[in-house]
Amino acid sequence: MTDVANGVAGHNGGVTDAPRRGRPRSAGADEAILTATLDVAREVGFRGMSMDVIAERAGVSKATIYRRWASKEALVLQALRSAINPMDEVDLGSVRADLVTYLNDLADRMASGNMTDVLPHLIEWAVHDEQLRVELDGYVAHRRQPLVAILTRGIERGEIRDDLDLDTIVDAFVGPFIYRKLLTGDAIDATLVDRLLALILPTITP
Amino acid sequence: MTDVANGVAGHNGGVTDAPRRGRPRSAGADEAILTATLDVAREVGFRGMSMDVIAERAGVSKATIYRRWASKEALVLQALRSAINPMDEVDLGSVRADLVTYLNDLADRMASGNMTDVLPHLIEWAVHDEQLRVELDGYVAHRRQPLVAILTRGIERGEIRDDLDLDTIVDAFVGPFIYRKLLTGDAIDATLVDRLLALILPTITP
Amino acid sequence: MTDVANGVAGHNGGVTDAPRRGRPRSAGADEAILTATLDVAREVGFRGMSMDVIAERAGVSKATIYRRWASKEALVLQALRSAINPMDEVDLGSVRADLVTYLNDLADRMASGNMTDVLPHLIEWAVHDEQLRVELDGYVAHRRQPLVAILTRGIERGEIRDDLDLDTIVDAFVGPFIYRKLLTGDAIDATLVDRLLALILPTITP
Amino acid sequence: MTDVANGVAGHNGGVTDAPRRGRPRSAGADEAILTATLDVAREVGFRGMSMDVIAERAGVSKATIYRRWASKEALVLQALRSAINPMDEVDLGSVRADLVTYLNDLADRMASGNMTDVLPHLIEWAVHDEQLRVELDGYVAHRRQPLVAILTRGIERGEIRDDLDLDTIVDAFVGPFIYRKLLTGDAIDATLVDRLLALILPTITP
DNA sequence: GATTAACCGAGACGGTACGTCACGTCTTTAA
DNA sequence: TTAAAGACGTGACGTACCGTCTCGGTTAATC
Repeated sequence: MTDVANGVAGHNGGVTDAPRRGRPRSAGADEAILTATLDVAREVGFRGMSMDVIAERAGVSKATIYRRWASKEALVLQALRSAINPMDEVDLGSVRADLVTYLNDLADRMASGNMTDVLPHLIEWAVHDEQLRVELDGYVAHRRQPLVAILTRGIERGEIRDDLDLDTIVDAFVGPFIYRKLLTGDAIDATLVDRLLALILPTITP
Repeated sequence: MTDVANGVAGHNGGVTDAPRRGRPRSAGADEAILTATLDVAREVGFRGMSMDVIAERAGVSKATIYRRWASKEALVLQALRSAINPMDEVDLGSVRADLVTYLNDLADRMASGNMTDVLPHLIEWAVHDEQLRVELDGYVAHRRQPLVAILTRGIERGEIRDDLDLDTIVDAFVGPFIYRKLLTGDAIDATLVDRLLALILPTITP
Repeated sequence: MTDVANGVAGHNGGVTDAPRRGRPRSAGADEAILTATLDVAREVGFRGMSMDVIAERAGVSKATIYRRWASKEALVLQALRSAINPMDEVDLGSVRADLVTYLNDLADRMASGNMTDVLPHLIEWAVHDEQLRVELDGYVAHRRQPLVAILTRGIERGEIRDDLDLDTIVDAFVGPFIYRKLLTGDAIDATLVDRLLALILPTITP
Repeated sequence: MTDVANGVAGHNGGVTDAPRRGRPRSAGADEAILTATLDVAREVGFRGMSMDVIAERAGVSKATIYRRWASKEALVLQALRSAINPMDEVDLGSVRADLVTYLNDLADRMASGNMTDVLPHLIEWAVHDEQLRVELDGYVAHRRQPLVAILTRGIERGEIRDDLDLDTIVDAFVGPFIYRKLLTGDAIDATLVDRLLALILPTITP
């Protein structure tokens, strides 16, 4: 993934390539900016937040921000990504156990809205920002991946029928989470996980 | 719900109360403005749309818009509501037939942009606009209602098990639609409907 | 003087021509509007005054105002004229006595700023409003007239030299009043009158 | 006089105080804006002129104008001041010669529009703008000063009686100029100067 | 130690949209 | 026909934010 594809201007991603000449970028600035971005977002919402305010809050000039991110959207995206912990692969030996673990983890994350409080804004921006669309797709795929892995292993082990569309199963599990989060506002908890499993597991096991 | 609670300035909502004095509001203006709003939104997105452009497109002055709606957000909300056709109740005698009909209808609506192209923006706004949140909740409930009715009838007829949580079933059906629409971008079509039914129907029938 | 030259739309000037059909114009409206105009002008200045406010204050609709006056300027001018008492002709037998009387009267009027508080606004408007220019010229001529009469009589009686330009004399008397009123802000009182007479009378008497 | 008292936002007045941080104000912008202001004023009058047009004409954004001047009025005042050439002191050895020179200079200036075309607007604004009032008073005093000097020298030399009020003499000379300019519209030329001198000089010389 | 190049903050810049206000006109119902 | 009420198109207002662009001043790595 290049910087351009990253929507990031001149970012290094932690890789130490040839040492640059001149004054190096301020070490703490990135973090200060990302933190300020999330803070401001929490306070006034993504809609009401301005680059000037973020810059001031981070104790940084606007130019410094734009030297590191190509746009407001890119900055916000980065800020959001920095707030996400990766979902761990799960392999407890049985599909049911793996699903219980994964889905409860997902439920916890969504309920405690770190990333997800901001998901609406992300989705909205992605509509008219192709770059963000790509990023968001990557995020979604990344999120689905452990679930896909669980189910694939299940098929291999014969725990899951192999005549079903895998994407549909994933959608049936994850869809309700998203739906509740974004639209109905209903609880996303262990109860939901149990009920979903009760609804879907019987069908997908041989 | 009052006009104030509606976020709308001086709107009447179709109720014919005491005949107003002075020059009445231009009859076609509301419609022209709402139409222009949706047109412009479709073309440049809600993010890129400006009140000046909407006014020009509607052949109306900005002042006229602000006389009728308190803000850009209120206008957009009204425009969206006006674009929604109510989902019909379905009762073909069997739960399976009803579900097939309802879900395919939903799939058609979601695939063909109208409301849903704008759903991301709606959701985003609702985060920081309580009134819009309420409106959106109403919309969601309205959308779920026919599905709830189908399942309730099914339980009464004994076609559906009565020991399952009804909300979870609805979520399992509708969630994947929303998830695909907003995040994965996967197709929302008859195939999805068939697969979802194959996944869930076996479990919920006795 | 026609209505057009008057800057007034449809005004009657007190002449009772053919009785009109339909509802007659509200009798008190003219006065109410003019009074409201002067009131508002005194409160917020001519610059800050709006037709809507005047209409509301007069208990009258804007249309009613525009039915009677062609423009804001025309209304204001009329309001100002209505506030002016005509200057009386003076003839006490001697030029000196006449001048003392006339100039002290003028000084009183200017000091107690009825018309004159508004003179700056009038002058400013007249720059780009030919109609108002004409009106204002008429007002100025009307104001000068008694002074011209005094001096003319003086010449006829031999009290005033006949080899001087009459306009210049008038200007030398009136100019300082205007100058002080509009620019220096110095007192306009009996002392000024005395000093001006002391300055100019010796020269213009044979 | 501070910037605030000046009605000007952040203006420096040529004083080189502590070196400012950040990007300095565009060097030519002030002049471009002032020039554009005067140009537009000449074309459409101060009444018909808009900030947008001035900004466009100056090749500058509206924000830049408002960064430098607090209001339209403040801008116009500055523009006017920038258009005024100071009146020179005159000392040709005799009061008569000095007066002829000064008054003809004044007549020329008043006849040829520059400042005086705008004097009505200035006066009008000063009614409701205390700052402008102060500025205008300064301008007036500045304008009177050479005339006062001429007369004072005349008194010292014994060319002018010392028992007359000096201000009244000045008013008698200058008043007619203002009166003609603002109200009567009569010519302001050498003839007027000659006649005024003929009217007043005999009295004020011993 | 001097040079040099990229960085830094501050903040001005041209644009563009915002929501408000006043003008003078127009369109209702009521008198 | 005129009245009050008030909506209408027009167009300017002054503000906010965008992303870019100077400034004078650091801060390293190179010479």
